[in-house]
Amino acid sequence: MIKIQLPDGSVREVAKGTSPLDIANSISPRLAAAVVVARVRSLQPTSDGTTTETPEAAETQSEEAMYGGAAQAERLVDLTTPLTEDVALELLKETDPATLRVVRHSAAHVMATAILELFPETKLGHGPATDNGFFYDVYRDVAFTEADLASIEQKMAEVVARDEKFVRVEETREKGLTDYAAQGEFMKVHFIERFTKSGDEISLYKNGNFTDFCRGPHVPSTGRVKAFKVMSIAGAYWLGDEKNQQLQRIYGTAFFNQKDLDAHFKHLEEIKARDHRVLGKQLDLFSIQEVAGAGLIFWHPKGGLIRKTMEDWMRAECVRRGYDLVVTPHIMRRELWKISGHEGYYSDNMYPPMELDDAEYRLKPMNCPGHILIYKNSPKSYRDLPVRYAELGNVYRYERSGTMHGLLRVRGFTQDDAHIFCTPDQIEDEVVACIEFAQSVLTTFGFADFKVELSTWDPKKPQDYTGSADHWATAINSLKTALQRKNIPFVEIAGEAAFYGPKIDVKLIDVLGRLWQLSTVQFDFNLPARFELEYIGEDGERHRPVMVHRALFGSVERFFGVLIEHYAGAFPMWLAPVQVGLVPISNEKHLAYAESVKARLEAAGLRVELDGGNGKMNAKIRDFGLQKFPFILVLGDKEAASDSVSVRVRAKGDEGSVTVDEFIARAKKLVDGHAMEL
RNA sequence: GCUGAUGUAGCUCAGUGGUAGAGCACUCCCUUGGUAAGGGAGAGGUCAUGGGUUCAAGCCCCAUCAUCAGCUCCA
Repeated sequence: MIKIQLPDGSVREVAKGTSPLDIANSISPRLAAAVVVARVRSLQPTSDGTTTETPEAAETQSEEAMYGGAAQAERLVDLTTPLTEDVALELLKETDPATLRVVRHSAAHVMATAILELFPETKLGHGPATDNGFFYDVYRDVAFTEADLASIEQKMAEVVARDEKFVRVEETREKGLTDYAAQGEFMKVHFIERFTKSGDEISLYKNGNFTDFCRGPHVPSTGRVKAFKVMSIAGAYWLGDEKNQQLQRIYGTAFFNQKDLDAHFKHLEEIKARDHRVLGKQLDLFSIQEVAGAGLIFWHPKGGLIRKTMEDWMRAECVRRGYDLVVTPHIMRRELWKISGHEGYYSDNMYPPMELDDAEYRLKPMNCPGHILIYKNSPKSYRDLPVRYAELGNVYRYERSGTMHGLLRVRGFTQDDAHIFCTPDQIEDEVVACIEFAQSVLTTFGFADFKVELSTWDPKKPQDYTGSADHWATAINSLKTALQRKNIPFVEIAGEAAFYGPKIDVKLIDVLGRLWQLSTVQFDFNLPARFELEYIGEDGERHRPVMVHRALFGSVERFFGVLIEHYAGAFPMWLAPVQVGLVPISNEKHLAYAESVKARLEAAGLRVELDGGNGKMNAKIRDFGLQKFPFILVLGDKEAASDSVSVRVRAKGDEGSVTVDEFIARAKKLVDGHAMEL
């Protein structure tokens, strides 16, 4: 007999080998019908902490795994799994979020079943659940077409209708290998060889005639995959390495019911409606022009105005926080990039040299060497430190052709870049100040949440980095200490550092819960050495300063793109390029009054647009509304007679009339306070 | 860079080998109105670019450029 502890604390004694489904049935048949999988936690001290890795576990890192999820003592199992020891048992129904990944993983099996029935020559890679659905990587000589996807989806419906049971089978590794080899399933052979070792039993899941090497768990039968959709197809490299064969990755999504699936599509539409590329066009904020080249941004007047507002704020904030503003050239002699190490470590991302007179020049991909030259231009005393140089610097980086994406990934961009030169004992304070500054950027622009990553080097690949192991350890340690001092939780990621030092990346979370990489604080002991930077210490001796690189918007372009999506184009007052739209009810009678109101608002520093066209006021209101102006003021006889304006507030509607002065006071308060709401 | 798709008027899109289309936007005319589309007329296109096939190409073929979905790589 074994003991089963249920979530309410009650304990049942059952025969060894009893399954979670048996227990569910013993509680109530309705529970048994509703339950999807079981979560068990051993109540016995485990002697072996071994876990079996599967392709799924190894190759798709869930958010939870990346950001420190629950302890791994818990695991999900099939309802039919015989229980063999004392466990705490939870029977998870469809309403439990954890079951969504299970049904999606099962949906991937259903899709693989359908694909093999329609296209038996296809070879299978792996098919995990993802945050938004699932995919299956497959190999086939011929590309799948849109029509193929539709027929796969149809066939999946048949597999679901057949309601085939998912059955877990264990067999020897050797049998699995020979069977798969015989079928030419070279990728499955690879996975078994990679994730299991000789002597292991491997687990397979069967439904109908389909068998897949898989750790599970799965829903009880294919009929439980009730709402699904085959979404799209794309290439994916075998084992994620671009030197390898490319596979066809078929994406789908699945839910327990049609309602959730519909909601998912609604969410996708919402994301699309917020797409900064779409809004950038609709609101006439920026463009990218084929004739000028990919990844190069044209800021239109309205986008430019928002940018100016962002930059003005940033510059003022830098000055307030003790930075000096500098400006450095866009092209500099190749020699400089050799000294800095960019020639060696960063060439792939740089535009090739251009020859001028007898020298070669390169476009700058970073601002640091320029700032270093300013530092170096005059001797520095310890009394001068920390020296903080800030610049909104335009940099150009070569990005491969398929990687560009609106404002978020471009070839020319502006970094709100700063370099802090300081003594080793000033580092921590400076890093802490940078983090505080970054937090203030996020809150000012209306982001509530963020995640922090500490990117360190990969000690196995020292050739990718400059500097000694000792230096790296010290640098990583100071960043860690700074984070700990601020009590900021972070995850450490090896191999993600810049070539010259480790970095703290702040990933902000937008209103839809998406993560964006923006702010970065990087530690650097290498460039000071390469440029032989010095300061005279209290002791009269020469010392080497250390350097902190930091960008808070990261890239002005990217930050702007994220802002557009975050606000869905409805900018808060202080950022809105046009803050007030004026609508005269009748041009003949009210245009003069509207023009006088416009003059007064503009004199108060507000950005105003007047629609003096001969359309109807309803149309004018609609046009301004689509432009997402914060306020629309309607001006007619009543207003003209009482020196007032009828106020229509974005997303709220008509709020009635106030005097012009009252409106100006309200508007200015919103602007000055950087208010998010109207 | 790789895989697949796409590129037609300012925007969103229809047009599968035989004289380039619609809606919105734009210009003009009528209308002068009370909180999200008043009516009419007009103008606007080397069908991404360059080759090719064909009596004939927006449409078929090849190349290039750009965009999109991913992969890979990154702020």
